[in-house]
Amino acid sequence: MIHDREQKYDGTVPAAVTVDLVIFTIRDAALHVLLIRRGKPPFEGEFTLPGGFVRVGENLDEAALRELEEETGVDGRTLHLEQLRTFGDSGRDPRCRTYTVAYLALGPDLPIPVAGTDAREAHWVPVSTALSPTVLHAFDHAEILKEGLDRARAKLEYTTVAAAFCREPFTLADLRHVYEVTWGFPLDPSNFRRKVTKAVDFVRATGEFRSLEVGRPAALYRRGQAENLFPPMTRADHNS
Amino acid sequence: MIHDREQKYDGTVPAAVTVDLVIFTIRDAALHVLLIRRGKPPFEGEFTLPGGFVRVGENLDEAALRELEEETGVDGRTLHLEQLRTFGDSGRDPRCRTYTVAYLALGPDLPIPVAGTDAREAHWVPVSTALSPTVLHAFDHAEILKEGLDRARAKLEYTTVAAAFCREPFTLADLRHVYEVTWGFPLDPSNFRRKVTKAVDFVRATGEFRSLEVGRPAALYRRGQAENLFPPMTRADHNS
DNA sequence: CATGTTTAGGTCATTGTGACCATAGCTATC
DNA sequence: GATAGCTATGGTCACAATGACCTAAACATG
Repeated sequence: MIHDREQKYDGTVPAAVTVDLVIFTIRDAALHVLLIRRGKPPFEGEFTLPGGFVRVGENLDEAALRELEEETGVDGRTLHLEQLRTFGDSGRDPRCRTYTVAYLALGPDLPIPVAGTDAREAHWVPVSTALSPTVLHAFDHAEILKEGLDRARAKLEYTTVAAAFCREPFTLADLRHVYEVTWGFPLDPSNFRRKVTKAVDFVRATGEFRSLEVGRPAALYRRGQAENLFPPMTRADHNS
Repeated sequence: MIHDREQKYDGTVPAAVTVDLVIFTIRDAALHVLLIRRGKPPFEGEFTLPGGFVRVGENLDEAALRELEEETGVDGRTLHLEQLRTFGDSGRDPRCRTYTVAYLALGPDLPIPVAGTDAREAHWVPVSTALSPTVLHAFDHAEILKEGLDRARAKLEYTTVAAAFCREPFTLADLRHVYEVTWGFPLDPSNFRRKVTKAVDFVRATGEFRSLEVGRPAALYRRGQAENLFPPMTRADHNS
């Protein structure tokens, strides 16, 4: 099938391909990322992004889904999953040329990750902690995490992925918290409500309500069909 | 360096990695994409996206730049180049598992591609032609092209990449033509001018003018420093 | 029943937008 | 040299969207 290329395999070496995942969720009013911590020497205590090799006969998306389910024990089809970028600097691994296809996954407060074997444990780590230069050592994982965070923040503006963080049914306050926690600054509840409900098919009212311990009951919503958000949610004044 | 993964190379096969480029430019008031046509049998006359294998010790971006320069004879550093997505379906190539990292390149009306050898020729093909199902046969190249087009169209909205299509210095009409040709519908010249000049550092006036054969001379501009466009250019009413 | 808390919804001045219109400044032609 | 034709530039105006507020509704608690 590679029929009209001059190059064949000359000049290339076999390469190994992995997928790495940046899995975000919201816990305790903070954005968290799933990291894998090695429990035994060598490299005890070091964190990496979850990931692994793509297997024979497996698509990239399938590999990402499999890793996602292995690490979180959750059905990946209920999450938002998209490709971030492929990192392939020569020199990432001395033994073999390796590429990693980075994925971004967004989901509602996920179950505690499956109990780790004694060799590796999955942990939800606050993103602010994970970004600290002392936490992520491996490869270019810090860079991947930063890019995933930038992508997630940007996509909240002009797409409806924010709803992927919310378990259905959800309140508008739940949805607003997604924006506030991801962007790091508060939004006006009233103006937020106006934008979300006026946007075309971002959310759909269920007609039901949720009574928390305090305050007026909140109307419950489900995700709409729209993928793009128009008009977009702006964060221009707080752009960093 | 792959130190905290359970999997080693078990269950994986060596893979070959290529880069493929979607190179857009504007010629004769239409969006064109660079395609490679095979001049000799077998597969004579078939078109593919330009691309090739990543070489030893070469970054992905470097490989994309090299292919870009090989096919167009242009200094790739003057173009906008960004990664699109990695395509890696098993079964793309029966001989060996192959992945292709697709890149999107945007540039001003580029020189006629380098004269092809008798085996392969580079051609500027109108995108409307290239999207026709009879043109692109190889692999998933039609899908890659479509995704590149979608990405380019979307990025015109909220980034300043449109200016990458314009050779400096350019007029606001030049810039507007980029939007019109890429999006496929006309924009009001007056409102376009207002948005572009009010946006923060999208373009900078040079103080000079260009006299075409007809009409009032147009002020000349250069690209500003801004990467994101605020407020964004909207195309909501024409969304397809 | 008063108070606190959260949701729901309204007001209003300001800004951005889309659809126009008018003028400026050039070339080509009569 | 006047005029027509053309494009660039700038302005108007009604309307929509936005941000900063404010008020009321609907619950729980003491």
